Amino acid sequence: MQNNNENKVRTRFAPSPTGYMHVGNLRTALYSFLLAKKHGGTFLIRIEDTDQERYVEGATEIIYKSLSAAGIVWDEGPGKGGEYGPYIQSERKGLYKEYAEKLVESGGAYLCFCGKQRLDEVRSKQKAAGIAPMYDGHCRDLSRDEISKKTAAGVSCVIRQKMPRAGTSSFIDSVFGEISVENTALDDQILIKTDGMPTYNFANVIDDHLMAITHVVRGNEYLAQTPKYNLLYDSFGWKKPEYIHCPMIMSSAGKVLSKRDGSATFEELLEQGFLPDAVINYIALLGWSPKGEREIYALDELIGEFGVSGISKSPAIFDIAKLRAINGEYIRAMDNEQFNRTANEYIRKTCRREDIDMDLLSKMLKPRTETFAEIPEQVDFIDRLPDYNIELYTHKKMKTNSENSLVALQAMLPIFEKIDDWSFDSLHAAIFALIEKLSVKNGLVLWPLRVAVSGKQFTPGGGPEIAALLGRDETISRIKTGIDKLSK
RNA sequence: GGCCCGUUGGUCAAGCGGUUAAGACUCCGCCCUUUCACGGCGGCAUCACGAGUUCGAGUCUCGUACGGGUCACCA
Repeated sequence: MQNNNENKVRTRFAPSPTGYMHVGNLRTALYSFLLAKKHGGTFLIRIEDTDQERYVEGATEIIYKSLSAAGIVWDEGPGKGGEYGPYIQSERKGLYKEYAEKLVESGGAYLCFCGKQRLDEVRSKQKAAGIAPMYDGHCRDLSRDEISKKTAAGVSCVIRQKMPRAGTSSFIDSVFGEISVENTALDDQILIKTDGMPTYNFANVIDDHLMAITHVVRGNEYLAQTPKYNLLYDSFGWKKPEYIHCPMIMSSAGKVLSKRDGSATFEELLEQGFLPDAVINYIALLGWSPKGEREIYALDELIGEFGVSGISKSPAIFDIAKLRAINGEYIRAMDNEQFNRTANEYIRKTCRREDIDMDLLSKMLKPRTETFAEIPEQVDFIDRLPDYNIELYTHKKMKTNSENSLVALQAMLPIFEKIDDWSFDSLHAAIFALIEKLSVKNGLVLWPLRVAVSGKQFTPGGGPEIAALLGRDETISRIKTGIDKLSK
């Protein structure tokens, strides 16, 4: 009989709770998720919190919230359960030491009693000599007697991995190809710390194995470390996972994108008015490219398209301009009701008038919005006419200036005063009738109108729309203000 | 510094030995139009450098330069 579990793809996202969701991490989570789902496999979350000094309040919640907002659902993980739990490393504490001890017995690791002071000395000597700082193997070959003596004396110790002293280790990464390193370059890294907690390097391997992870998706910074992990797998006689290392995401300065860059975290991006789906869509494309020319993909479409072969090797620069463009596409694709609902919240930040036709305003705003955050500025002229300069009336292309603008405003004032049905349609009709009567170019009337009613050069929609939005009294009052300003 | 990795326009990128070297964003021009935007059309701009392999190299090999990563009782 065939065991289906044997071939089932299992991936994980293993963040440490830092207190924010970096876009690089989000992308790693995304790729990991996509890979699992692409193959009908399982995606799980494991929290790597072995460093007790770095505990951040509420940090795990941020991870869950971000992932959920992004639409990335995990099949197993904290709070969700699964047969491979617990999924928080601090809750698995006891388990790692056992494995480390097994390794000590089999000769793959050893107890080290060196104190911080000695280690520092060794390191600085090595540095001074210009060689790579590494553990010097002081405790590597202690006799049983020496070990029991120290243990009896209560000298605290760590467990270190015993690296081979010759040969090379290599493996095939699914993105980067063959990677090999000299074993002599491998440090006898610490597996279990003095406090009994495992280091990341150890816990990560143990858990990946215990949780039956088949594909490890992670950042490129682990590429050169992977041979060390593989040596661990070998010492235990475990099957190694497939490795998929992703290129890093850089800031525009060409440095690795860090929290200091602003908009480097998912939360910040959402605060700036970006849609979660658009962010996911954009970061999916940062370092991976689909087969065709399409670039707008919903998450479930991404699952279908995703493939490890499309992941690139070179680092990518995070380009907020491109994100904005994609976000704009998502906004334009929203249905009106949904757009209105979200837009209202932002409109209300600077426009509090209750008698505004919100549907009309939303309709005007939708094709002009790249991020919701820019809406408040677009509608800030509605509540109160800005104190504008009459130079705005001069527009080269429209062939307007202060003089002919004054004439236009004076001509439209009585017409507006006579309009009973104050709607866009009748306003539009009235204005175009005037244009025809004066037999001038459209802009000669429309431009002064826009400036008079908005006090701005760029507005969402033209004069008639704005007039309809503002209502009769406000519009007429603003036209009079314009006439005053121009008459001086 | 040792080791590992990378390098196609300003940015994301396609490309798998023979292409006029796709496409998208940005920028510019034109059209549409009531400004801006949307939409449409068009344009600027790229194989880091040097050798080698080959009839032929962005594609393969080596070197150089530049960039990044990594060398913790952090993850």
